[in-house]
Amino acid sequence: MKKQISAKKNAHHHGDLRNALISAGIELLNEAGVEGLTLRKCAARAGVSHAAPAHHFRGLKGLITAIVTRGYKLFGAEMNQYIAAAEPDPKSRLRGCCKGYVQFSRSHKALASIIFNKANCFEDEPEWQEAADAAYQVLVDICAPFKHRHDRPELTEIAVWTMLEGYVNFERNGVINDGYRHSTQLHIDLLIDMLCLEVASD
Amino acid sequence: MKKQISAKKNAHHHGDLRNALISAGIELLNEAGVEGLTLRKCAARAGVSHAAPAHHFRGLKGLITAIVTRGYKLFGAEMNQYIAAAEPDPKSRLRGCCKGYVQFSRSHKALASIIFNKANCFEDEPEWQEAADAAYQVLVDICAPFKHRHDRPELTEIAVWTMLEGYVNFERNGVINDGYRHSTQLHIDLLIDMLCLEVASD
DNA sequence: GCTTAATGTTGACACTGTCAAGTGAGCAGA
DNA sequence: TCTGCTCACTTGACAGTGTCAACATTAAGC
Repeated sequence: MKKQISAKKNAHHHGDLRNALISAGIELLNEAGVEGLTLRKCAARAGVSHAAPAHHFRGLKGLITAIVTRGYKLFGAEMNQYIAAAEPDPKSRLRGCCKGYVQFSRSHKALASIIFNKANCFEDEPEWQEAADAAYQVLVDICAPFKHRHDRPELTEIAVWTMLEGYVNFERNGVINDGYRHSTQLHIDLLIDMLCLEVASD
Repeated sequence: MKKQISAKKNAHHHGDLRNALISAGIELLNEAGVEGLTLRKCAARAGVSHAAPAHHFRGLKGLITAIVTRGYKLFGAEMNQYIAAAEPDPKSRLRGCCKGYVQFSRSHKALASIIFNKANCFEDEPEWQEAADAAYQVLVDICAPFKHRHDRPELTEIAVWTMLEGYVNFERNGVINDGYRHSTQLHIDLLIDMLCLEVASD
């Protein structure tokens, strides 16, 4: 009765359960939003029992940390892709970066909504820290060529970052392009342009 | 055995359970964050059984809708208070409004984190819609006196609103004033100033 | 005073994350 | 080859959660 298990190939060793669980989690996020992300559902989708994930992650928070880590990599990749497709001048590259940021938020709604919430993650995971830093560095680099009348150069990064974050938040929650009354064809470019950034002459 | 209930005054009728549940919910949010907000805990704190809230709200989502509704009123009041305390010129009033926005986010962390998420609420609740509109109107009015080199005047509101939302989001998640490296004494004023708003001459 | 609706209670259900204990597969060493 | 051991996974349990149906009590309308 129990010996039939030997017929099945990998009854006990999945092979790459960790990655399978992360992928299952991202699928669930895409399909059912944050509410649909559950340890047990991830396990079921990966074809293992409900307690199997505990051997690979520190509970649900650990799984989310891993999901967000992969999310940061997708996020950085999306921005870099749009930057690469842009004209080589600094302003076009900045526009491309913003486009990638917004595009990522649109195509990964639920993932984008949890990615910046530190409280969801174990901050002591080095891989998470690394991925977050890498994604942020994309923005730092893209803002580096610009100056502003302010004397504090880092304000440019923060202003752009802040505007992007607010923009995608409102878009996700239907405030912009849905509930907002004037907003026919509102693009993030217009908002970024309001910062009056100028390329620093070297 | 059962007749002892008559000794107690209001065994079955709380009197104002609906408001008591909302207050309990806000307390829980302040004490334990979003994770700590639970229908059963609210009921327990209000001194009723776990299923009592169902007679006043459409489930947890309904309770959150009511909490957010009260949150919007606090939010608008906080902005108006700072506006009233500011100098009467448009720029000072705008700075006051932003200060109120940030201050609300700081003193009601968890509440502020859910207030703009439409998905948490029943959008068909008229009281919710009304409170949200009123809070938004504060910002519209405060931005009205300004012009910008852009031809679309509503962009000013969106830019300010967007920046504020991104700013408090990052602050809440520890990106600004905690994780961010350069940010000694970063104020929202500096970011708003980058928008180069000017008072329209009438 | 009777009826009826409003308001709370009780108990159950499915679902969640987490823990403890058990089981099987593969591997290291003799 | 056999023995023991560790890792990966399963099973079963537990306390919480939201929600529902059935019931009890109070308040209100007539």
